[in-house]
Amino acid sequence: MPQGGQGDTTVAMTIRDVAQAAGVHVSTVSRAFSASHLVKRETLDRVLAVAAELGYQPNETARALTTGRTRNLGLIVSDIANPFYPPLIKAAQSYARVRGYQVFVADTDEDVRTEEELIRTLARQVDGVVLVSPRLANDVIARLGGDLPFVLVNRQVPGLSAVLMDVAHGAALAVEHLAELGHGHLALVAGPRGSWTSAQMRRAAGRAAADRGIRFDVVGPNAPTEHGGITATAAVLRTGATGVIAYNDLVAIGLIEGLHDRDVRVPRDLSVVGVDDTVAGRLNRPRLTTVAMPTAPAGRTAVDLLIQTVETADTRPSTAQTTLATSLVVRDSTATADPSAR
Amino acid sequence: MPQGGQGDTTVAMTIRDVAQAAGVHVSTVSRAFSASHLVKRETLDRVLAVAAELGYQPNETARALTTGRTRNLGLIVSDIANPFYPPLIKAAQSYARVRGYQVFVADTDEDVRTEEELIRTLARQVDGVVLVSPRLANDVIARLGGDLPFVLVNRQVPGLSAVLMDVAHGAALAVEHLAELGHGHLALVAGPRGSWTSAQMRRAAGRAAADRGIRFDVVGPNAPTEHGGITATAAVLRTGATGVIAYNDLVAIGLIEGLHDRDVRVPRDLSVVGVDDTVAGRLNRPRLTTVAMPTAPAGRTAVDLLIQTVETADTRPSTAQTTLATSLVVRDSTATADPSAR
DNA sequence: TGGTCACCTGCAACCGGTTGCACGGACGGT
DNA sequence: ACCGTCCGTGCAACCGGTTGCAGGTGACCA
Repeated sequence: MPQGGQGDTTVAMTIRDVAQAAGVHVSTVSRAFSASHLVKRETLDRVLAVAAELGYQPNETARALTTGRTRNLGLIVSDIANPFYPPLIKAAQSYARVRGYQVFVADTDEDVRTEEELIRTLARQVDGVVLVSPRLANDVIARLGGDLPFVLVNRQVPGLSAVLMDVAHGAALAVEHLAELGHGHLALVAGPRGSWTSAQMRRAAGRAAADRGIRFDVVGPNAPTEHGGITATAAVLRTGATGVIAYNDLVAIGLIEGLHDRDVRVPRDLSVVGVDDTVAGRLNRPRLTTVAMPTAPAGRTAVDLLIQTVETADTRPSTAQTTLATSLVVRDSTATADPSAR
Repeated sequence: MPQGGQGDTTVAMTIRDVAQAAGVHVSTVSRAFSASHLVKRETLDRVLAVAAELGYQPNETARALTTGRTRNLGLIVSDIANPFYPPLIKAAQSYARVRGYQVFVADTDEDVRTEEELIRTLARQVDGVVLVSPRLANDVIARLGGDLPFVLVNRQVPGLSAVLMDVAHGAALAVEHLAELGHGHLALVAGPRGSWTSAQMRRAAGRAAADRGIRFDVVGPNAPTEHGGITATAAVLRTGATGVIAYNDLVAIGLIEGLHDRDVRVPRDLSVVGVDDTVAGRLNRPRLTTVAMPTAPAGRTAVDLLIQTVETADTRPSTAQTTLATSLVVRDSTATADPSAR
């Protein structure tokens, strides 16, 4: 049975097939696809028509070999299943596609060695990499960044581009919110060691508390998971704080669960603020008051920055920094400091 | 300042650099990396040593051009941010990496046209594609599958490999569970049109209910989201059912929210069973009784099957089918049928 | 001593595009 | 009529590997 429809790429067409069919040299076909302004209008139309009829599609691999650009990007996160990431991944991926790039998503499993290995592996097949909240040391990142365009998200390393979310401001908003509710003693449930975000939160929240003469304790470091929140419960209670800011929604949820098991009610006995504004926080009962992080815009912006860096083949890595705004979403996990308590 | 460490790939080494440094022909270096059994032990050691010293890494793109195999896979899902997918993506990605493959993750945004376009785009740069719960029509999938190895997840198309989750059994378990709780009238909140999973559930639950002489209604189709659950609320109440099985956890959660707004309490007034066992269901209050889906194993298995198909270059697409078991996780959203009600 | 064979390695074509360079013709200016 | 320019196209080298084929060497056997 003969192959029916035109455009059916059952057997791959090459540039030479098109050239022959259109009666031009291969270089003309090549130009028609990658530098069409160099081809006379009339020739261009004919070549494209023939190509379409033959179902020709340029071979990306061959193209990548000569140009040295793969039109692939890497996106490295610590844990795909952490609800903070999917919106970012989704936005990054879909925006990249609009710009004609594909993205490899990779997961470090919260492991620093895996992170480095992943970067090295990916380095050979992508034009650039977005690193979200990397845990590697500054100098390691900087060194790897010498070989390949990087854009960091939620991490600052001198000389590298970054997209930052204004967690400092978010943390300050959280403190302000709790202060207005009358809480005179706050605690921060910190994130994992090496987390830039956690360090930012700590500094900003500490300062905001100090400005108001509010006592401020830090508990941690903790794993950035529900379990991390549960295990921090005892230490949180020991501080005596009545208002708590957690590293992220998951930790906040774990903490609330831990508190629940000890018959400490949220928000009646204790107010808890999360960070990230994930689905998890919206679904939790009580619905979580949280600092909303612009994850989707961050994914989009990071890819935008990366493509820009890649396409302007400046040897010097562009070192643009973008900071995206955060905001506070007040829901049901915070309330006025328990008047009957003290 | 001279470049320090050996192994630093500041300037890319090629196979010819290695050949020259090791005093052998390029083909020998090539064999050392891709068919080492063809090279004398002594020569092999020397070549590898020189390569290591020079920091040589084979260029995947060049390799792909001649071999025709990219060692890249595609993974297409309808919505990365749907909590059903991240565990599957994570497992697929990490397993692929173990096998020496990278994976492109792409998101169709629940749109059929995007789905097809995505497959066509990806087709040119991957060795095979995993399609999770595709919404395309059978014949379209079959046709596209002629050009490229496919593995389907939660979808059956004659002649294509698939990894299925036993939702039929899961749905039956849910019915059984509700029946044992004394519910005599059940409703299914169906998923989106074209969903294989939804069709399976409907059939299996309907049969299980019939077997027990239980009345069974279907509401839908609905969007597979929280919002879909909310909008289905009125219709669910209209059926008069006291036990409900929702298409997935998100729909279940939305439904519970919708019921809550109408002062119908779960599980006191109505029992709800979700499907998927996502984080969302675990975090929801009441904690969701749900059918656990083996998402991570499915991701791993699909990739395994796909790689197997790809590496045994059988022209005929292997047509293996694997069905993974599901189970019921009983939590707090189901209870005995309200005795005071009727 | 000659022949067979297995094992290594080199040679060169090839994968499917891209791109610097050269060439021919059309056009405009003097 | 002559020259300089610009435009469009062809030519061929090249990107970095892979692989079929051939030749050389040494071992083993008769």
